[in-house]
Amino acid sequence: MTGTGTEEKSNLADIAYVQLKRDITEGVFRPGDKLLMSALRERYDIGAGPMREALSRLVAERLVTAASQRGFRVATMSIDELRDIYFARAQLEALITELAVQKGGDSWEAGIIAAAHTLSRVTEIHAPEEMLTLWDSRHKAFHLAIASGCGSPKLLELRETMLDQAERYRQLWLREMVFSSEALERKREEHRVLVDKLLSGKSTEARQEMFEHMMNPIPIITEILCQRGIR
Amino acid sequence: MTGTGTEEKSNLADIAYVQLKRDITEGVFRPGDKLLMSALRERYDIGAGPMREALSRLVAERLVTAASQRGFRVATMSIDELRDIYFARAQLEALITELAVQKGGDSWEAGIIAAAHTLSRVTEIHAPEEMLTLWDSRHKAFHLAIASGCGSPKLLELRETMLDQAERYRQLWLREMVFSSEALERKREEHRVLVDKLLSGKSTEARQEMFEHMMNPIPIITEILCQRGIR
DNA sequence: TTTTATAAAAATGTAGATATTTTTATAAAA
DNA sequence: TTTTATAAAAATATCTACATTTTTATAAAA
Repeated sequence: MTGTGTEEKSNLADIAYVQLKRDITEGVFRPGDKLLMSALRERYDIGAGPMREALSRLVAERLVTAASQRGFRVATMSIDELRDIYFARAQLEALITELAVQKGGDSWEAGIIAAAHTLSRVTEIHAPEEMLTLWDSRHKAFHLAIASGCGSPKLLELRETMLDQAERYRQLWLREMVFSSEALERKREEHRVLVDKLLSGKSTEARQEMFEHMMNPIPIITEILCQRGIR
Repeated sequence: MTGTGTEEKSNLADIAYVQLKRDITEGVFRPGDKLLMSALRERYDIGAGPMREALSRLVAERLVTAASQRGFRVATMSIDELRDIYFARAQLEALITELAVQKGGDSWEAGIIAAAHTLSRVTEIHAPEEMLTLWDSRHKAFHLAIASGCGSPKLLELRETMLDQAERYRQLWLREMVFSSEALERKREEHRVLVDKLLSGKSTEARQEMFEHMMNPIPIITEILCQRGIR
């Protein structure tokens, strides 16, 4: 065997699951779209069995809805759902942050500082789309560095499921954000303040700061949704 | 059409999902057991396709683990996982409780008082097994009445997933609890205190009370797991 | 023992059969 | 004409049976 030892064999259902999930969050399939079996089978070059497996998993993750004998649809989006997802996510992230600060630890702090630095180095030297993906992945890494200090795998798992559910809304926000220097600068400042609170050890304040940071995108996303006629 | 209007047709995968989930939480299939395709197909009288669908959903819910080309197993149990699940669940339930108290509302309060009363009326007049199921369902209803006041469907959804994951551990605790008059009385008292805090409107205190209430079962369950040689 | 070869068991996938829903066409009633 | 109801046709979802691939168990050879 070559490679790293983390070789994970995967079956067709796994592959289709990953691809369809990406296609949904990237908007190839739009909210409410019917996910026609024949179309999916053609697109992912796969039989109906594995395809249904992939769909079932996405139903469990709330990205797809199923109606028995009537097939599958991309889960719809709405402003109500945006608010609920972002609120729940902010509460959860704030809780996790408070726990992480209380637990502290040198390597946790070091991880945050490193991630914050890496993030701050993403500037306009990159091509637009490249810049977007890079900022996004480093921003995610930054927040994960903070959350990972909470010490509870299950809480991190819950956090991950909320992240998945927020992803389609987040992508809308991301494009507004990354292509506006002022917005980027504002975020940079927010992150500075956040890191200060985290390292100060004041867990309650850090919690509050994180909550607000997580709620900030809601108005911008609401705006975009309205423009697209989603209510 | 007859019936209530909530007629939900379901396909074979749905049926197998519900039955297998029950069989796992009730211990028909034990932690770590191989879930042999041929055995499952025979038991639920179903083809491999729908069976795999049901299994996939349970994998997403963490009750089953999958290894590609090597089939499925019942997720193992451990004291570490017990601690993590109960901690995460307690934190989440405490958070939800705090929000519910802040949001308040007359019908929310009324719902709690009603549920508490109904629960307190489950006494030894029932046959043992009947008593167990009755107390369990009313206890769940009581806690749901509290949580439902938080106003966030997504937080309630997260709560539900944690409940599912805790269920196998909870069942162990339930038998110890329900068949001991002292333990039952202690719980009754805990609930009284909890309701007091909830209705007093002191959200921070209510939160703390709920956290402790949720953490209480851990030592008892740890004991039982040790007796069964699970570490 | 360790390795290699072989056979049995099991998981996974496809194709086609079956059942259900949706659409379309047609006719009756308003 | 417009609406409503009905029936046939098409599209679609679902399921099973069988074929293929992979893993595991067993035994022979080094």
